[in-house]
Amino acid sequence: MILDVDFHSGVPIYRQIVRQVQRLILSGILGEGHQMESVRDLSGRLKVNPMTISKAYSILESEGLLQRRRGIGLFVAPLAESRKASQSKALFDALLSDVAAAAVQMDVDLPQIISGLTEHYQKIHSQKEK
Amino acid sequence: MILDVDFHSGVPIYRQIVRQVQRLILSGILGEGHQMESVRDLSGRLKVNPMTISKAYSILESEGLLQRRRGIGLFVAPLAESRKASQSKALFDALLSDVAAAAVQMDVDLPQIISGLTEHYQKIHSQKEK
Amino acid sequence: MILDVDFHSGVPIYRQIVRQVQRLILSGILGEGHQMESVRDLSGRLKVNPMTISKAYSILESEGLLQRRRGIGLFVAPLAESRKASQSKALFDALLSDVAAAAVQMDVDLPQIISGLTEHYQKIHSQKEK
Amino acid sequence: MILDVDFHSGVPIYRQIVRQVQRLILSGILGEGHQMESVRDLSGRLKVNPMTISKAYSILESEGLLQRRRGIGLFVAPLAESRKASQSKALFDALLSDVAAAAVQMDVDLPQIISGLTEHYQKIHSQKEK
DNA sequence: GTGGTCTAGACCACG
DNA sequence: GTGGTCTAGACCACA
Repeated sequence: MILDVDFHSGVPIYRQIVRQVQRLILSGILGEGHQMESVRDLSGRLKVNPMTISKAYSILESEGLLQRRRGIGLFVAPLAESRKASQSKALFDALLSDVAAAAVQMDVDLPQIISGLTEHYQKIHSQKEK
Repeated sequence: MILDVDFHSGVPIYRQIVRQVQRLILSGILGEGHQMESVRDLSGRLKVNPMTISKAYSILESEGLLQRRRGIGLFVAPLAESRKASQSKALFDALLSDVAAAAVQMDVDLPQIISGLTEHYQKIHSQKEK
Repeated sequence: MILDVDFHSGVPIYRQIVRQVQRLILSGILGEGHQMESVRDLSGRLKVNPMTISKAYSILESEGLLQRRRGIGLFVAPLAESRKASQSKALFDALLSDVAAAAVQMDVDLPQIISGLTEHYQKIHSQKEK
Repeated sequence: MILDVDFHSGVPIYRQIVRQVQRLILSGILGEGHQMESVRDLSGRLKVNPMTISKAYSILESEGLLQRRRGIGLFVAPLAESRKASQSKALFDALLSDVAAAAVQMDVDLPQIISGLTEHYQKIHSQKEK
């Protein structure tokens, strides 16, 4: 599982993890029943305090995205397709709304946004292919 | 000066103000020499503590975007156009990069992003007109 | 860590702290990775409000001299030796320049300055030994 | 009368003026009975608010260094040589003490200070000659 | 009028 | 445990 953690971004680490796992689940990349990496393994791999991972997992569990099976581990919970789609859309929509607000406030017009966005998208997309 | 402050976003108020004023200055909407709203007025208008405004202004001053004229007030500092443009671009680019990364991670394709973005943009833009 | 705070000097307390910590770091007395005294401890020791300490630390952080490790504390940031030396020299040079300017304006000659300075230096130096 | 005002030093303008006039009087460069430049002239010359000059002059008057002759202007007050010398020394001593404290805190040794100081002194002294 | 500083104390976020 | 944020309000410095 690919997780990028930026220690210097100012965004709390546990929240970076929550957000990324949300995306991975809602987009179907992590499917129902997928077993999550253990707290200990993930914390070791990301060089992060185990409590931080644990907190992120707890939040995801309380959101119903993960399920704990005692003594075994954490698994991606079953999720109605409709709910998945709507949550996914809501999550992404919030981001788009932010960008739109910033653009209007900075007087950037729509073609400029689209052009810049396309550039970034293709760059990141091509990196992912590798 | 239009400033949107969301008390429940989790983002510190002073930081919301800093970010928005940065945008307004870097995009040229607030030009060199423009006198900023006084700490007292703005704090009254936004219903926040004067110190919160003061903190935001202090940060903007230490970034070189604002200049103090003692006993008179705070003003938008002169800023080389080139620097303004590059900072402005960098600020907005970071946002676009975020969206692109999220989109790739959630498997949203480019046409979808553009469509959603256009919708938000037009909505916010039309609100601004009013 | 020895910090002298003068409540009646007219110089803001947070600025006195900033200046002294700058000196301690730039002169290498506080080395890279050194953990700073906690806000609460220092505020208790100096008998000032925690926010005053926090403000000083924030400034030092924004100057890149300190680094935050969230939930753990503040630490002296790594700093290129060359940069350290040049900043250190600049800081002290400004002071010497002030004295020289005052001396010229008051018509004090060089031997007098050196004699007075030596006296003060030895007095303070010997106090430090104790 | 040569007065240097630095608008960006953070030191209050009126205090810069007070300090410099103190030095000029205590060092005898402005002798007893010398008529001070009028508030209006000085404020125009230094591009400073007249109230700022007025405040500086009031402080100097309350210190006994200046005397107001109603309807005529402000003049340098008569001053016992002994008092002049002691005040002058005290003023300069405070500066030297500051430098010494900084030097000890930054671990700069005495020969280094003297060498740096001599350099500055000669530079400023030679500029004055011109 | 302007902004700056400081206090006392509450509450939150992070690890 | 750590630092960050915010409040309410006092007082100061500056022009």
